[in-house]
Amino acid sequence: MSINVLIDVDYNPHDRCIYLYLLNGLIKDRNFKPYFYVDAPIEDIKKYLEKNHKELLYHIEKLETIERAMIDRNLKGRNRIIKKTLTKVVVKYPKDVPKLRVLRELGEIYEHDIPFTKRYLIDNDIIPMIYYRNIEDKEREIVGNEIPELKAVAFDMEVYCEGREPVPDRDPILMVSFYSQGMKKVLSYKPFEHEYLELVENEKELIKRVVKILKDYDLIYTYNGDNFDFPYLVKRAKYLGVNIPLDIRISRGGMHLRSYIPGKIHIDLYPIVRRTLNLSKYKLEDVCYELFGVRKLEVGHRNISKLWKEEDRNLVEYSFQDAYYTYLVGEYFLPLEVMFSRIVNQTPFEVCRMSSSQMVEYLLLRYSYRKNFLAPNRPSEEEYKRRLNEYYEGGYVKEPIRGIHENIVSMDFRSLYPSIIISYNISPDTIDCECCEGESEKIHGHWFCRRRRGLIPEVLYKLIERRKEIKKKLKRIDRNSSHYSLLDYEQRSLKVLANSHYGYLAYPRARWYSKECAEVITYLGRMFIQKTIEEGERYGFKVIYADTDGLYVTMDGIKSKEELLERTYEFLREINKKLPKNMELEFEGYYKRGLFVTKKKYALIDENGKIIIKGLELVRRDWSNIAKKTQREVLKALLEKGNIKMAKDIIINTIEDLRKGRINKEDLIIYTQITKDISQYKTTAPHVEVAKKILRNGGRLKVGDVIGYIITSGSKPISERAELPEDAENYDVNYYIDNQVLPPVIRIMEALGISKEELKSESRQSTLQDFFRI
DNA sequence: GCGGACTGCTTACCT
DNA sequence: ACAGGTAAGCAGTCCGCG
Repeated sequence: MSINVLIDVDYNPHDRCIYLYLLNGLIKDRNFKPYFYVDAPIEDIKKYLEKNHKELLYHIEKLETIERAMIDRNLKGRNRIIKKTLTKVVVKYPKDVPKLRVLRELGEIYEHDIPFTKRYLIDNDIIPMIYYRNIEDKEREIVGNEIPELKAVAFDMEVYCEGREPVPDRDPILMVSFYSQGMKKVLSYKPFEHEYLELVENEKELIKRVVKILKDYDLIYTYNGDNFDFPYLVKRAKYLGVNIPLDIRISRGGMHLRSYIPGKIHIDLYPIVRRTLNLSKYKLEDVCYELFGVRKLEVGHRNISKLWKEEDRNLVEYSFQDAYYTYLVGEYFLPLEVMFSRIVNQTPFEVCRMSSSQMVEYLLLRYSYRKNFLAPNRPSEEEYKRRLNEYYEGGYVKEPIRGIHENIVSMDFRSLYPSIIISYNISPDTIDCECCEGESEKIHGHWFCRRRRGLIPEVLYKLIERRKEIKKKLKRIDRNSSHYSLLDYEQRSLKVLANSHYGYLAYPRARWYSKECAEVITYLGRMFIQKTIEEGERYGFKVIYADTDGLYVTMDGIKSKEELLERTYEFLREINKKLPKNMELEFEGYYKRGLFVTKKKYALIDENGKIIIKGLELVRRDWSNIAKKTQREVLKALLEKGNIKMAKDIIINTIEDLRKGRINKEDLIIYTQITKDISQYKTTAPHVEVAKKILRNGGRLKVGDVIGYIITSGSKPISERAELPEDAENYDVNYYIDNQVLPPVIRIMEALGISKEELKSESRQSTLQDFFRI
């Protein structure tokens, strides 16, 4: 009995076949060949190639006439499913597909841009990252849902750099650290005093040793290894003339690099962290603090060379910690990525580098293949630009009743958009179908097929049903068991994927793009939330606020929390009776008090004193810490104690501290992301000016980097006074008082009906009770 | 020439 | 490099005033 796991798929160019890398072993599949479709008869293709591209004939394995279902749109905009006859062009090698795209001269070509290994996983029934019995058989059988026990290692490199960006043909690799279960190691060719240090002779030996260690592992975690560690290692090895006995493939994927090692899973945590966490900065230190609350040893790139020269053991410790924490972050994210890999049916290496829209697309490609549908082509650049200019209306947001409210209940629609898609069968292949015209109800100018379930509703239904099953199971089992956490990861990944489908439909680069579908979905969403608000008001609720799929309500004259909840549940029963199947309005939470400032900006406190904050400055990274801290404390005073005097005192004390210079530099930094190439900016803005300064001084800067700066004193525009924290020798007291600390707290106080002027005369002792007579 | 009102660009949040 | 809705800051321009 053999139990095994598929961890990677690669096309081996020497062997000219698919390699299925298993946890233990390798399967070669010589039978699967690359292919695509052409809308032209076999004979025409043959004639055309004979005449124009004789050399390409050799690359063709075979030509086959096949039928695929596709959507046919007539001049009146009605759609129907037709059986399209196409030629399947099967070629010898993956590289032949791009060459044979010349056949588009004869007719539309389809599915010509699906990478071969991905194609393999779409067409074949084998799931990565799951234990199989008899994996090599067609009758392979899944055994358990555990995360495969892979030999995992984290690695990190330190490189010499003198202020500027390190260059491979100048700056050497100094040390390389590893962490794995049972291995703590820092390689270097300088003798540091440290227990984990392994001394090697020189840099060449260091590189050889690194590769030798990496070869032993299935799973490699890095932090920015795609763009830095691996490319640098490879370039440096080349420069030094070291032969690396490991196939490290660096390729370009859009703006970024990818570092792939066949048969291994390289997980670069940096892109995952960027996608998943919302932080001010994304250094490993910041991630550690966010995830584990641990303050990791920080050195700063500019000091590495100094510590190296001084043979400071702290460099070894720092380097080791990089590997160690990379490993921990890796363990943290692995299960979720494994679940994505299984659901999307692509390798973990690929899935880790996919955006949610790409995952949706591969999921759809698989279903469409199974149903014998032809996948729509990706849009041309012109089509993409046309789509970019298409606008439509989104969710409904109700203007909140500003101020403090007590006894608040929130309710929301469980997965509003997915449930609308399923309930109304909204899909590019069901919209405005010929077969149901006049029969199927017209919604916002469109109707949807009643005879056949659409691709997207079908995929969503499967995802949601699977998630329901899991949630049912979760209720029955012990929260602390490993089984529980596995299922929890699975249901989380299912939720992410289900929620990405609506956005995908409106994404201009999507194959299954349909602005019309997206438009109907939001239309129905607006209808449901507005109807719910109306019904709620009719029922006796005061609707404080609503946004897209949820609402906050109170009820005047209510005596207790229990009474409110009772009324809420009764309301929910009534509403849910009227809603379509698959749709449900749910109780979300009870809050003893809440402060609503504007649309998208409010704060709530529950019975346990837990404070929830949405949209306010204090949850935004582009406000200084001092401004955020002050707002948080003011809010706390108001929500917990209802004490306005206390709030005023906090503000006055902060201003005093700012005037007296009693503020940490850290607390003055404002973080702003660079979202495009510096030359693309049309206006002068503080973060852009600082970015220009960094570039002028030979610094490295990428799109997506977050810049921190402090506003220094002077009378010129703010942009000209923004300095990097390390360069800032003073700060503009008045700017921090008038433009940072005060506006956020004033907005809160004004929501309570306290004017700026009143705030300034802080003498009167007062509480919220005075204002609202609670 | 001055200062407030307004606009466009930009960011980061909410759902 | 999934969507639209939203608040808000900064820089620059407009506009009325006199």
